[in-house]
Amino acid sequence: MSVSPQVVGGPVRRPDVNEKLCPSRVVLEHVTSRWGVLVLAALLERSYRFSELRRAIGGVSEKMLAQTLQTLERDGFVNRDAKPVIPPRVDYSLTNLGREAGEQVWALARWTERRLGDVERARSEYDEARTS
Amino acid sequence: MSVSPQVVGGPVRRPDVNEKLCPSRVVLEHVTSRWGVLVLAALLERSYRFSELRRAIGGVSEKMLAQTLQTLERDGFVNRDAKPVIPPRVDYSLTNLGREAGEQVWALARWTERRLGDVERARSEYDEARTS
DNA sequence: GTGAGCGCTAACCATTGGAAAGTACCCACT
DNA sequence: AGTGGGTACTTTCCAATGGTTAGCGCTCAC
Repeated sequence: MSVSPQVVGGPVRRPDVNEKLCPSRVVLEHVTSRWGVLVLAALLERSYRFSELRRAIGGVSEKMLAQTLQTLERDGFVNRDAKPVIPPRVDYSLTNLGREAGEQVWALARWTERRLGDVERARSEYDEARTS
Repeated sequence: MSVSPQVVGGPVRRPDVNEKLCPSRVVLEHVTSRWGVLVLAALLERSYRFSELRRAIGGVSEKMLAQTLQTLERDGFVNRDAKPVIPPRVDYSLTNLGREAGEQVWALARWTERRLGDVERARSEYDEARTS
């Protein structure tokens, strides 16, 4: 017999990223991590093989890509499908959960690209205000 | 006389966060940075003073909060309003640009809190699959 | 047979981030 | 009169994080 959540055990407050020790904070850090954002956004469009993804995302090292993918897989965002062939072939894709995250970071990435001009203008103003 | 953008100068491709050297990537890193996300999300709800914000966001050091706010101010996301009184009083709020970013990271933070249970379940499965 | 590609892992070092203390000023309390 | 606390930071130092490089075991193309 299973019981409904939070009937057993101590008081489990609802997650709050503003609390220092809340586990939701580390999940948020995984999806907003430097490479996590780009991996989720890329996989939203289609699935990729490891080194294909590495070429798609400029500047990732193999170590960081592997690490990022492992973290995202463990969190249930990414599916890893390793075909036992030679040479090895490993396909990465998003789970349903990962797709929800991917949609949001994808939107954020596109927004950033669109607004880059505004940011650069703001920076010029800021810098000029203190060099004079 | 001013000319329209990209008429003068070399070929300026449209921003792409997947390119190693694209400036949009560093902007994305600023908004998705560990403390940047939490600051933008907090300021979306209301404006805050420095140490009030520090208390609201559990675990930020003063150094990192100051640094994050300076970066976000320079990028044009945050307004800094320092009243010349003693003791010092500095209010931080979002610009229009910052509000657009804030809305997205706020949604991401709330989504993460809601989905925490799913992530924890995925992790248990993942971990169990390799300890056995 | 030599070089490239595959998907990683391990070792090493540079950069980043956090903890703690310093700063300069004022107010409230004892 | 002195002690402690609050304001908004900056500086210093050390630990943790991230990046670079090399290695591995295997296969195919040239």
